[in-house]
Amino acid sequence: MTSLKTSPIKPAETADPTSMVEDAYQTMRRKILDNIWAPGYQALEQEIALQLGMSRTPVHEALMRLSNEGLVEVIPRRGMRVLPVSPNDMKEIYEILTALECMAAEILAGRQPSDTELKPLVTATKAMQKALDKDDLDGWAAADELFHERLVQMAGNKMLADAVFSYWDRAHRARMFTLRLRPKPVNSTQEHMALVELLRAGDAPGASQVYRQHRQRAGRELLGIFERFRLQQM
Amino acid sequence: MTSLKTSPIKPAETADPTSMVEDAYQTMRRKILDNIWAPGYQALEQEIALQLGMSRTPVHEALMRLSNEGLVEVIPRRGMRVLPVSPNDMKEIYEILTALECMAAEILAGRQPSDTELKPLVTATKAMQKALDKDDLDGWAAADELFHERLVQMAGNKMLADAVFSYWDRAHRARMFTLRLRPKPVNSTQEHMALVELLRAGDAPGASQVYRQHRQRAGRELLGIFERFRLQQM
DNA sequence: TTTTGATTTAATGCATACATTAATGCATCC
DNA sequence: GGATGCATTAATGTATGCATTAAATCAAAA
Repeated sequence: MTSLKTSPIKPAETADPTSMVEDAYQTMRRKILDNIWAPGYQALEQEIALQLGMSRTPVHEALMRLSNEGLVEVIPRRGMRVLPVSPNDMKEIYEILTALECMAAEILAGRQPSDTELKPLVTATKAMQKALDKDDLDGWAAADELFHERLVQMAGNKMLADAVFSYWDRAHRARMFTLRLRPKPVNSTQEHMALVELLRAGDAPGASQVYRQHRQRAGRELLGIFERFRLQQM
Repeated sequence: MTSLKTSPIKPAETADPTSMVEDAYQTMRRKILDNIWAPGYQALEQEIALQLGMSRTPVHEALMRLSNEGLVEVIPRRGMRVLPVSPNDMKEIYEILTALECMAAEILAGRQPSDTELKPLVTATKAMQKALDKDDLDGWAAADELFHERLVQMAGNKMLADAVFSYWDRAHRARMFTLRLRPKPVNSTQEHMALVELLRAGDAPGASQVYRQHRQRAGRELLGIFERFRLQQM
């Protein structure tokens, strides 16, 4: 009836990149993050399946995953619906990100990373400044994201990194939307540089502290914009 | 081809408790957490479907969910396998839990909870002490878990609470296993009481600090036991 | 005896079929 | 005219079928 084999097993291989579920997942995720499927967008499994040229089965599975990640909601007999992000969602997400990313900074600082290791962070920071000088806000956002991504990865906690990325996804649209509604992030470069210095110095509490203020301010700014524009969701 | 309705939608209802996917998920999750399906246990989708009296489809979906949560691995043509937790996994999990639960404590303290609100925590702490006096380690663990669960919920960040619970699940088996290998947690009661006092006083940094030490010590103890018993996984 | 290669076996991924059930529309009744 | 209830429609949950493809087996050769 059941088999219990204890023989060693080859480690989990990376998800087959050519599976249709993976395809459906990636495609839909991108549509949502890029606001092609805007919050509130609704569609039936069958329609999506047709669009993607596959049957309902892989679409259904991909939708389950997206709904676990909080990007969509599946409503019985109404199809899936792209979930808006409410101000309260943003607050919750930023609290979580603050906690997790501070921990990452702290772990990294505790490891006393070498200059070589820290180089990607410095590079990203320089790219931020360059983009800012050219008034290229999208470029700035990309470089900023890269900085944080590298930092989180360098902490060496895979699960933590995955969690952070997942929450980023949910806040992505709102961040992009508010990019041009925020004051120009003129201080970001020096803040990042300061953080790098603290990491290099191995000052874990300091790095954590700076990161926290960084994230909390970002969260406050975002929430402020929501309020100012009377956004109930986005 | 696609429909875009913007009409208001009734809020997401709680997952149909009688759906077979939910059933399969809950059943398998319990088997894993209770160590009935021990780490390394393998079974085919078809076998499980037979066991649960349903077809492969809902089993497959439930397995996807469990695999997202890190409890099982699905190996093509080998069926699912209950994932062991390695020492490194434990380290990662405890780092995440430390970050998230500290944040919860901090948020809660920042709200200056009333005595009434704090009562469940006090009750749980007393239950811990009572169980300890009777040498009832399982009772102690249950009360301890309740304390932490309530605290995390009281912080009011739903996403954060869900994340914490999910990581707890992954560490559950190891915690249960080491329960009797650890020194008796004689200080736990007063540590929890101290934490409650800091929450009551609205001392956010203090509460966070105490919680952090609490969790970090727990993590260290667990890791120590892994090492002492040469456990490569469990 | 060990290794290699072809053949067979079998488990899953995806497609399709079916059943259940909520929503919609229409007719009837108040 | 409005409301209530029944019939119809249709979308998802679940089951089943089929093709693909990896694993296992077995045979033959070195």
